Amino acid sequence: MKRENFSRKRQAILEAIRSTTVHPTAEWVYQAVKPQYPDLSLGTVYRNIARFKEEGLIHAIGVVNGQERYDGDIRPHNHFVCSQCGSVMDLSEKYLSQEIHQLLSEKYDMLVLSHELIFHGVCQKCLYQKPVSDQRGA
Amino acid sequence: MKRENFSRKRQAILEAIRSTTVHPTAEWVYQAVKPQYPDLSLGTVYRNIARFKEEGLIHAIGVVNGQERYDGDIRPHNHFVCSQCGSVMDLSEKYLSQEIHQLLSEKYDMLVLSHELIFHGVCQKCLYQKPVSDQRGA
DNA sequence: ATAAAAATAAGAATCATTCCTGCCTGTCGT
DNA sequence: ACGACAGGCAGGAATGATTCTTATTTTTAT
Repeated sequence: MKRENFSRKRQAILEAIRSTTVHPTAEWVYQAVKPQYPDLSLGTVYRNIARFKEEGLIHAIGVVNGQERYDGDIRPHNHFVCSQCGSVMDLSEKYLSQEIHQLLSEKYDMLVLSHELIFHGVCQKCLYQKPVSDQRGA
Repeated sequence: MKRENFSRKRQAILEAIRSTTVHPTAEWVYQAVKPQYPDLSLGTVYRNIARFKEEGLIHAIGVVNGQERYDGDIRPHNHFVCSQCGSVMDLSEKYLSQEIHQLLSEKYDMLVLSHELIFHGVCQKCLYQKPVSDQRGA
């Protein structure tokens, strides 16, 4: 084979992101890979994440509490974000097919390439942790 | 009447956000209100935006190029974000009804309160500004 | 093995946002 | 009108995530 194109650290960073469903922050990835490579630098994490994004190997989900969240699962799916604890959860339900992109592109004469659907609310854990009056009553 | 509850500057900030469809940043609002109130402080803009958000008078759309974007139109609607110039555009199409929140809440035993649907791509302006090979061919 | 190219560590720099402090304004009771 | 008070504000410092810079180390090709 011609070349690896992946340094050890880069590979470890990608695998760390792929190995979890927590939709990690850069800091999380840094802490996750650090034990294996104690001289890892946070800059390296950011730099490689940027590359992975460009190459389409990972997706950026959005900013939660000031920190960008990433997802190693690039299959189309939607997300739920807990407004209380900031956890991000995958939702398997398919609500919109990719065909919409083409339809919108034509209707507005522009180029629609992707979409993201994010639900907000309070996750199961937060809901039961501190019983709140009649939140669910509504 | 008891009290205004709205200082002049606060009112001006809210009106600035409501008066436009550009989905402004805090800085944009600051620049927009400054001419009328030259001693306006950026901190005041941020403080009032935070209050408006809490009170539900405006919505935060998300972070584009590192800056949060706000929307004075709180009626449910979706958005398109140009990956090239960062402009945000309203889409009137209704793809998901609010009923989904209840369905998801029950299915996952959590509290789903809202959702946001954002399309990404290249806006009309950017598309024609610099003719790009066969982007639309796909 | 060696030289060129790519990747990295470390820390400085950037930049949006938040926090802090003292000042100012309008309000209310007297 | 007067004094006391609460809320709102300017200005600047502080914060914190992300990006940039530079010298060094690792990888790759020869």
